[in-house]
Amino acid sequence: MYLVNGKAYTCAIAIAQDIFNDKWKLGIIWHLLSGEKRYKELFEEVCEITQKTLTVKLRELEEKGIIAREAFPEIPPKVVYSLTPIGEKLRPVLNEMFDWGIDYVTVCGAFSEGTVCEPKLSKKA
Amino acid sequence: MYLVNGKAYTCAIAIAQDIFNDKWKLGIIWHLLSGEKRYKELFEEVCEITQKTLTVKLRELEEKGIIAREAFPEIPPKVVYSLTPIGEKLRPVLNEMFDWGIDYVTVCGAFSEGTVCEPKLSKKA
DNA sequence: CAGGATCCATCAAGATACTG
DNA sequence: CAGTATCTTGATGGATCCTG
Repeated sequence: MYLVNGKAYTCAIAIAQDIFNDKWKLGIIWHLLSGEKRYKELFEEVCEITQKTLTVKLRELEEKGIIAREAFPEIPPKVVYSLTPIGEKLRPVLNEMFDWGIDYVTVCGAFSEGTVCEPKLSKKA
Repeated sequence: MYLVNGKAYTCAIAIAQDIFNDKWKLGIIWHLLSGEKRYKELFEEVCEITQKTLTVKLRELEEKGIIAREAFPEIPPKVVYSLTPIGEKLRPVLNEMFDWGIDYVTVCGAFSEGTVCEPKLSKKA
């Protein structure tokens, strides 16, 4: 049995599922894997997300200890988001998921013209 | 650019995210990784799921080519679900996710008494 | 046994406008 | 620049009952 902030789980998969069960968090982390990013950079790189949703998701990830937020007391403001150690440990998960996505397109989809927005990542942990 | 049933993606992660962005699919696949299962077995093993939801999720996974459904013309009925090749390829994703879940509990949670419902899986692909 | 059929509550997320 | 504040909606999933 696993306890994570007051909630009991009988399956480690359910813990990850519970955290990442939404449309955006994995994408945000995927972009942070290539290095820390400012709010605006994330807003531009994570396709189609709205400011409100980005803010909400960043707060949730911070609260769960997966990303860190650093605000610089400047005008104009500057806020930088980065992965915590446990957040960084998602790298192999995302890499496997990326590979599976490619496999899935190969089997059930098609490749087409047009640029992709994959960040360039090192595969090493 | 990736095309998957009429939808365009610029990121392979988004493909996986789009498919598994719900409360149940990954858990169902996790249980199918230990072997094919009947409807009733899944209903009992996937904690807390309702019959309707299980049916809906199985249909969605079948439609996306990730699981296969085989119905035996018997009375009482017998239906067996199993992973397709591309579904089986989710094994490394789920294994990494499982490991991360354990890491996350180690850092941000606690282990406790009580049995877990993890299926016993081989780590090999 | 393996669903199907309804009805319903909730909530994530989009759109839009505003601010320290 | 990095957010807030409202308003609104579509879909997910829960509850319950029914059936080939």
